[in-house]
Amino acid sequence: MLTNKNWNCSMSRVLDVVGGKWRMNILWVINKHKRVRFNQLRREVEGITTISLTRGLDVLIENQLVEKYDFETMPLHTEYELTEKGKSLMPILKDLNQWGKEWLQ
Amino acid sequence: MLTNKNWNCSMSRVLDVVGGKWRMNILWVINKHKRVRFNQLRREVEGITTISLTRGLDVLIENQLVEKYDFETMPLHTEYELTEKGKSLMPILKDLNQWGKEWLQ
DNA sequence: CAGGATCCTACTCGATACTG
DNA sequence: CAGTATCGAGTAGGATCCTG
Repeated sequence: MLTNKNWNCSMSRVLDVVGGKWRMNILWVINKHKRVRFNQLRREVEGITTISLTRGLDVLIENQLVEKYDFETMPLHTEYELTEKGKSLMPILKDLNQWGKEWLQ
Repeated sequence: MLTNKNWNCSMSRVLDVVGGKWRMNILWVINKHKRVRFNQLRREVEGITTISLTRGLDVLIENQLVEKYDFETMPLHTEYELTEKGKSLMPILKDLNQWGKEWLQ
């Protein structure tokens, strides 16, 4: 998405990872549940489609903010959970959210 | 850009305002200088073009994170400065930047 | 000096339909 | 249940040239 090499702060990379339309919200909902399944996630991230959820999860997993657990059962069963890296971002997201409430209508 | 109405947290709106490719960086550099002129800003936000800088500033001014001061002299002279709203976001940006340094290569 | 005007590309996001 | 495949639209961002 962004990728700005010669930059003294690492904000671009942060936005590469969590700057998408849904990604912070996905993290938010996963965190609320600790562990959550795909369709439950889709229901709680309001307005998201399966494909956007899949793509958001892919980026978050690639960057190791989220871990996926597959159960080899039928019907399929998967669960998503925050990694330590993902959890470490939550306080900041909380602050950001709080800032939005205070300063944006 | 985003705009997600039925959402219990206001993160979408936050990203509407500061989620662009350059906007956080622009805030960052303005904050460093307190007050800064257009071309100096362009030099210090590495890689940005005039049009991207203009567009980024427009959004930030619209949302009152940045204030613009025009001097009616020739040659033209403008200065940009953070508002209280803009300043209030800086600690969070700092945290986000710090998080990026710790967790993203 | 501080932008505006134009034109263009690339990528994100979405709708719909289908599958192991 | 948990996705994939395909196609299409909208928009952020960029290149280049021009101006009060």
